[in-house]
Amino acid sequence: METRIQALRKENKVTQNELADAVDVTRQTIISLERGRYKASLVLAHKIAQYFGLAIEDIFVFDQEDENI
Amino acid sequence: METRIQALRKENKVTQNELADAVDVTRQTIISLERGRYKASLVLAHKIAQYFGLAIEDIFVFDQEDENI
DNA sequence: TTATTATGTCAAGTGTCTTTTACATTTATT
DNA sequence: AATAAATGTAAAAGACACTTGACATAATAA
Repeated sequence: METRIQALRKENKVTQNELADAVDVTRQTIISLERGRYKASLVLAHKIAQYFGLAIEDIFVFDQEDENI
Repeated sequence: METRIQALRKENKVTQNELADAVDVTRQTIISLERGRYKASLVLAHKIAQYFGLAIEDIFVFDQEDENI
């Protein structure tokens, strides 16, 4: 799974701290998502999507390797 | 968070086993999601949405209580 | 009524998401 | 060049998603 979080953040000139605060997680969580260390929970994905005014699928791009949970 | 999984399953006359097999989890997982014991992971939510030909937000309905992760 | 199918509970175990804390590096500003 | 802001790493701990296995009940069919 790929995410467009970092790209969207830069397009909108938002820092990791600002996004983290907005969706109520720590900055570490944002870093980990952007660096692909792990995948967001459903609720967090929803909050991030809401923050950017997009649908979850517009930000989190699923690929073949997501056959595994 | 509420889910429309059970409703969609019945509309489409799909059993828990069939859905579980289709999205590659155990039946217990489907039961737990339907009964609200826990929330799906992002990838599982995506697979279920794909299975029903809908967007994640059409199946998983987020509410105020989802302020917490 | 008996057998089968579908749905449900419970509990223990594994792995992953998220937090916290502390520190390092890069980029921008002055 | 020095300071601050933004981004990064690492590791431990807690919470939650998912599995497995065993068994119980409800609904449907033979």
